[in-house]
Amino acid sequence: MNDEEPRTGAGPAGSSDVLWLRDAAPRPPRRNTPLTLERIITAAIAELDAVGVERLTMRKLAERLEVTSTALYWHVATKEDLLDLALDHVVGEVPVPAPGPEPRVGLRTLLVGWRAAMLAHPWSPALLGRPLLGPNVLARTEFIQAMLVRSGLSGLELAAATRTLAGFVLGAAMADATWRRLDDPAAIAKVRAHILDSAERYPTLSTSGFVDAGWPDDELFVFGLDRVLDRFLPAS
Amino acid sequence: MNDEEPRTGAGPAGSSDVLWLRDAAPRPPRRNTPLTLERIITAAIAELDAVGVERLTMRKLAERLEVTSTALYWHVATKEDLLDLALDHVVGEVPVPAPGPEPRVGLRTLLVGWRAAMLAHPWSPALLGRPLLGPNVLARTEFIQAMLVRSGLSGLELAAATRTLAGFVLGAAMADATWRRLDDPAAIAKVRAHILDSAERYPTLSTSGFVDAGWPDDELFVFGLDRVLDRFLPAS
DNA sequence: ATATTAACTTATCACCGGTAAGTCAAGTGT
DNA sequence: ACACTTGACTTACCGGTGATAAGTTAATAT
Repeated sequence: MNDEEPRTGAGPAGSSDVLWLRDAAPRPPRRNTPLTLERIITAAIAELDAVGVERLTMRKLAERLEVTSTALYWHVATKEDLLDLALDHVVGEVPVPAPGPEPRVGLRTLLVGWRAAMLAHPWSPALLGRPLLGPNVLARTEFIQAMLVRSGLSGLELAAATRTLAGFVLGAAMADATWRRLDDPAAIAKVRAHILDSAERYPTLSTSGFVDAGWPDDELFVFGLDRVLDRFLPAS
Repeated sequence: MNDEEPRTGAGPAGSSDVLWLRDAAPRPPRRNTPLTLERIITAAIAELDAVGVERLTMRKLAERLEVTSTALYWHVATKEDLLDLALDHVVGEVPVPAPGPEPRVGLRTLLVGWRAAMLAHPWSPALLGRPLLGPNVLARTEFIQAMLVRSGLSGLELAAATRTLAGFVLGAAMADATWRRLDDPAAIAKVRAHILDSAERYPTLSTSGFVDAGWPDDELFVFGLDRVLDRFLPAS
């Protein structure tokens, strides 16, 4: 950006390169609100909400925090780490229900909330390809498995139920987020038109409806979730 | 790369800049196997299998094809498009079962194969955040819904079953791929140690086992899948 | 034989994540 | 009160990335 006569040192050392010609240092006051990992994560989530995961850059994020991009690297090792932190933070927005008398109710509440939190930040499901091992994720996983154990599951059933529920919720969140991001009605119409256009190749999709068949995805999710819970939790 | 005396024009016009000093043109023979979208996609998948989605660059891919990176842009508009094509190609590896007498069997076969194909290319589940609208995906979605319709589902049940099954399969594939990519036993041991270390925070996880509890994920997947199918398909 | 066009190439851009090294305010020990 | 350390930044810069512009040629159509 600055193409002229690069200074040898660094810092705001005045206007001249030579010591004797420099003007008295107009010290810029120290930052009143120092950078924090927490502040960075919050700003990152805001930036992600605004521009999406593809367009998040450390420079833009630093600009939002009124800092240089390299300052971020004091608090965070790499951009990937920051994304991990942001994802776990989103999961942290999911309230963990108080353990009630009926484990299924708490389970359902948590899973519905989990999906809702991810959909509130539509970029987050796309990050699910990375290991979910943050403290917030672990706390919620603990709750899920505790409810399953309290429902009487163990061994293979317990392991499979955990995996199935987690996979279902995260998969649904991902699919719904993708679908919503594609909210351009023209695009959806184009997909539908293409399916109807080659109806001989998609006989079922073209008649039974593919893209929304009229049901909101929230409804489809809880409908499916209840069925899955039906099959895994013994009637009590 | 070439730091010296950049030529004004382009092309392999000899060693000198001046016309009169150029040596007789040693014409490089034309490429025997011309680039094709198909070849690019195949090479991209090979490259993705080799280095993962994070380290795929158009230059490395071009190098693999013995072409310059810009040549790729003649066949493909953008890197994103290429990723979409690669993902759909992977889904295309899933064999669509012949429609047999029992729809549930075909459904099960397809879904098991779908997950297997994605796990064969561990980078693919991470791309599931983008719209699944390629021809191969649509053909398999058509099959899924056809089997569900033939099982007697319609309306909300049909829509919910489709979404639930798709979400479950893709979510499971993503989780399993992430887990397998983290195959470093030291890392897994570290996670387990951390959980056991703070056992008061994770009472259930530390006792019931969190990371593998001894069950291979293939087994967990089919176990869960069968349960989900149980609940959605009426006994026939 | 000539004109067109499909399929490349070189050169170059703006930008990105990350590093090295310098700077300074705020402690900290004495 | 004063040197010394260190946490928290800054400037400058690097190699590399996706993508574009413009030049060039082999194959094809006329």
